[in-house]
Amino acid sequence: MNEPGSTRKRRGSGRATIHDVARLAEVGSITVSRYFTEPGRVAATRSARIAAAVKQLGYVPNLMAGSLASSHSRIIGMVIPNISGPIFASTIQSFSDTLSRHGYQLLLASSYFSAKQEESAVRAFLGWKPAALVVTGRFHNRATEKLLSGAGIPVVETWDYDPRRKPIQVGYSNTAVGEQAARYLYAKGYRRIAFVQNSLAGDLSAVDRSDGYAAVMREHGLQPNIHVPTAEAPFDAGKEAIEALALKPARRGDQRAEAIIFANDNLAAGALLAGQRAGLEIPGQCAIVGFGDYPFSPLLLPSLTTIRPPGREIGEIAALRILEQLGALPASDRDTRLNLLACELIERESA
Amino acid sequence: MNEPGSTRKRRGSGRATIHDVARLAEVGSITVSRYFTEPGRVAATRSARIAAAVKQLGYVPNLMAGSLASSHSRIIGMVIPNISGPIFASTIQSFSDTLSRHGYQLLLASSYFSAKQEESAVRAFLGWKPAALVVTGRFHNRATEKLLSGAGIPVVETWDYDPRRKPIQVGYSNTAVGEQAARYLYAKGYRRIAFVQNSLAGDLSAVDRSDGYAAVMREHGLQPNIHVPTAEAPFDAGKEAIEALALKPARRGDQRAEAIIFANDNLAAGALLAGQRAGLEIPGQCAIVGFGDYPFSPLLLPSLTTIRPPGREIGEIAALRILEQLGALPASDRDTRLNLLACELIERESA
DNA sequence: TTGTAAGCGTTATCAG
DNA sequence: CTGATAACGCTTACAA
Repeated sequence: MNEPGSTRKRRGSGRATIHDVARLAEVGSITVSRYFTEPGRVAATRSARIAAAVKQLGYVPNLMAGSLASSHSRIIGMVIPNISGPIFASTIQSFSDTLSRHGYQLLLASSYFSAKQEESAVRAFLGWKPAALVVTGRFHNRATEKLLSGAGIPVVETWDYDPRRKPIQVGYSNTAVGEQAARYLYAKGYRRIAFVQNSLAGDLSAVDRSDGYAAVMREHGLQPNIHVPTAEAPFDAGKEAIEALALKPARRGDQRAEAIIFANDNLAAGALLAGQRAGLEIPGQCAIVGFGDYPFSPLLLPSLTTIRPPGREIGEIAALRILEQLGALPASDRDTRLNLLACELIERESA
Repeated sequence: MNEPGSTRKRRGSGRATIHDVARLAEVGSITVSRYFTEPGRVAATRSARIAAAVKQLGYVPNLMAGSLASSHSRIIGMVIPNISGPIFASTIQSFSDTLSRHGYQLLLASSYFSAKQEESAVRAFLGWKPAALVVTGRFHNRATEKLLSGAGIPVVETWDYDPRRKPIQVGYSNTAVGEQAARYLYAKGYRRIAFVQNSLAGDLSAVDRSDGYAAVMREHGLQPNIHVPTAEAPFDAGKEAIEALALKPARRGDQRAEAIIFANDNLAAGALLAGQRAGLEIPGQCAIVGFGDYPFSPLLLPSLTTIRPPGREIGEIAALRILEQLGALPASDRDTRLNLLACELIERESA
């Protein structure tokens, strides 16, 4: 007998399928499929009947079944070091928004700057047969590299741009950022300029920035001075650094730094507060430059001079590049911005 | 002849399937399936052969096909007002981390406090047949309510807790937060206490907070004074509010506020800076309480007294509740915390 | 423009 | 413990 709605099948979710809609609308199942994918190719009379049936049944197309049949999913995976930090949130936001505007969904996971966690996130994503994958930075372990290159889908690396690499990259050059900060301070007349690393070892982008800084120093015949704090909490690390560099240089012969570039604004903020508490005049006795332009940076006293990475743009452009690769972008929406973006130095009071 | 690897099929992604693995390992396909889902039920000899074949072929199980067949996906959708604000990021982070620890993936979308966008996000998620759905707040439009209740999957509402509602909720009471702030100031001796709303109309949780504030005021025979700023940018709105309430009360008869509760720390920070610039003594002439405990709040001068919502806990507990509902949580991992969480008042310098 | 048949890659079912 | 078979809900390929 198998009357719709009266028989109970053994498997399945129990929800309306394309066949239920077809039966109710008295059309073939494939016509219902076309109604969703190529509405223009379904006659108006049938469209109306289908629409009514869809509404009556509360039918929602099963995208998993669709993806399986067509081997095209509209899911895009993104691995980001962390979601809750001040840095990457705007990238996730703009990436997700741009995707959903085009009917794609974001699958998200975080790596905490760990190559191992990145690998397992990528591995987990791959099972969902995503249409594309986005990772952060250009440093991955071999297993991840292999997974990414073997996946046969577009892969975009964000937040880092190295002209020597082949994958699509959307980001900026951290080396250039380090240079930018150093040149800025040099032009202001500072000579004893130090750089404070992130105590978080996995943050290799900060190492690139210190490389850029060191290159500029040597270019001017100056000695680079890179300090690696031991404290884990960023505010504490910043405090430790400014004490070592500007308040009480430890080793004999060391001269106090006139200016310090910090790997990020958290470190810089910790240093700023500690410096003030110790009576250090900023920028008079020691200028400070951060990186990140975190929300609090303009609110500090003195407000923090820092370099602002284009987080929102990265997310948006990465999404557009992927959509282009997937052929999902109408020609009118094409975006002509470059993938190599610039960071803006925000001049405030601290340097 | 159809030899594996030599023939080109007409459909499919071209990647290794469970059948390829089965053929290479000389076992039935279903045994390969069991190897992944119930490893204990596959004999050791075969397990070894399967493992080798999996490795050789670089086989990754297609989770879409698996979900379709079993009608169980390991995807969980979350709709959050915004990703990049300081508020929700830690919830997303802890939610995602807890899920992935248990083999589930996070599908994310943002609503920007718009009921319409929330609806379309939920609708889009539903097509992926998620195992569960998380939404923010208890305010949804009728269509969303219908989608959620008709989905037949666990739904958790976060960031809000109203004992009168049936769905699982993990959050705190915004009314209680408003009361908490008002009582704190009252206990400190303040009487002319004002409340500044969020200029963002969709943020109904802020309205709950002002309700709580108003209740406490009336309880003490005091007149509530709720100010709704017109400026859109939060810092500007805060500035506008403190000018109206504490610097130059506009209407005749108005007395200056001795203390102001702000709907969030952004508003409070804007007010703090504007007040200082105008020579207002804080908290001497006007005390300020915020909400959110944003990262910059301890760094302001004076540092901001505020109420800290349990963002990280919300995400973690919501994930655990879902996993419990799905039967995916070993009894040992059961979590006994309540779903109604408390907010902590962080006493700093501004009040 | 519409329909039929045959998959997509996996798991539920049931029989060994 | 293992396997054959038939779904899962949809789309491709091809025919009408």
